[in-house]
Amino acid sequence: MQGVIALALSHAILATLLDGPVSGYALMKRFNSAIGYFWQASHQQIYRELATLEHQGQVERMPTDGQTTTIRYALTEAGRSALTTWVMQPSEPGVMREDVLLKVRAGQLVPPATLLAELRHRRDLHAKRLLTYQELQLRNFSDPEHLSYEQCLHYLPLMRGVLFETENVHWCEQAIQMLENARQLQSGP
Amino acid sequence: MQGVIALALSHAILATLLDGPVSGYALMKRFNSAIGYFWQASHQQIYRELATLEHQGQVERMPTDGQTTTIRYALTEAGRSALTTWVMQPSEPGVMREDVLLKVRAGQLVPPATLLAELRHRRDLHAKRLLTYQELQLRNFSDPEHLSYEQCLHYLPLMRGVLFETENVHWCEQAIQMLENARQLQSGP
DNA sequence: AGCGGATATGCAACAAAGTGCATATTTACA
DNA sequence: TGTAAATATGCACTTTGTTGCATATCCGCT
Repeated sequence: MQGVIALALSHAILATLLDGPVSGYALMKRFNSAIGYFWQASHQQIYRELATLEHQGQVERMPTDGQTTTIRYALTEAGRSALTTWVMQPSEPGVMREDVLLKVRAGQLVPPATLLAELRHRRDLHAKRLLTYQELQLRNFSDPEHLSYEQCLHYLPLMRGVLFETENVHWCEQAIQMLENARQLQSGP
Repeated sequence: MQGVIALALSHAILATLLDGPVSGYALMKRFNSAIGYFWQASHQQIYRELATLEHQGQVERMPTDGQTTTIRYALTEAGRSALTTWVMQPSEPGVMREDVLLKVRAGQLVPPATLLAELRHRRDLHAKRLLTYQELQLRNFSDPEHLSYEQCLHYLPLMRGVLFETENVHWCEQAIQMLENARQLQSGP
């Protein structure tokens, strides 16, 4: 959005490393499950980015245990300060880029049944994601009324994910109903 | 997300051309205002994409009026059918990629006041966007209870935008309150 | 001992998206 | 009549993301 400091995957990686050293693989797992509600990346991207970050001195390899071949990366002071700089920087919100909205907008091109099938498919998918996030929420934050400041920092992004998927399900249901309704009124009597 | 047919900007352009021929500049304007709630693109991206689409025979230049230098593009049959194919194709939802969520997660690095300032800034921004969308909604759909099928196709994506920004405002407010609360409890006695 | 699946890492090529720079015309208005 | 803002178009470069490929280890099961 703005020209100064953008990037993002690198920041997502650095931020995740705040919780302690991890391997590229573990990072990938987290990105595609735990924090997948606001960031995703393939393992290839992550390994490439880790290599770049290491080259820039923002992360470093931990001494291996001798046992495994797993490479664990840790934040360096430079990485920590780069991340801090980025967090301080005010920034603009991005856009949602949901192709289903585009499909609905171009929906005149396909039979209503096709569009409705897609919407039902989406609804189920979002419902499934919602369930996953809600389980995470329950498991990790059993008492959301009494969280410390630091706990809030972890709770709030997850909460955003829950809200987002709740909305998605809700919108899909509304869309299905409106379209079915309008179709019946037009084709009907 | 999936390997078959992805792309997206091209489809957003083709879909917009369904409403009639437009210039690249007008397309840019629409992307960054009217339908900005689900897609955005810079003029450079749009001109490049239009050139590609023209090369592929999916759009064509309209005869100029002789008066202006403005180039207006129209959908061709090939473009229409390419778009149809894409709309038919089932697809997976993407991820939200909100950097403010990342910033909150890494919020331990900055003073609470900084984080709270950013959240208030975001709240105001989202409130402003919300207002824009709501005005669009009022102006274009005065009676949302009685829309034709085709009108629904335009109404529903806008409605998604309204819901999204409503959520954003709501989440920001909750976040501000939770963080302020937790901070007071911890710093106080 | 062999097999399959999860863990773990990485390169190379390519496609898509974003940023910076450059420029010409038109329109309103002071 | 100058000038500033909006309209209008585009190239070149850089960064990000995707896809296909290649490999090696570890763990549990049979």
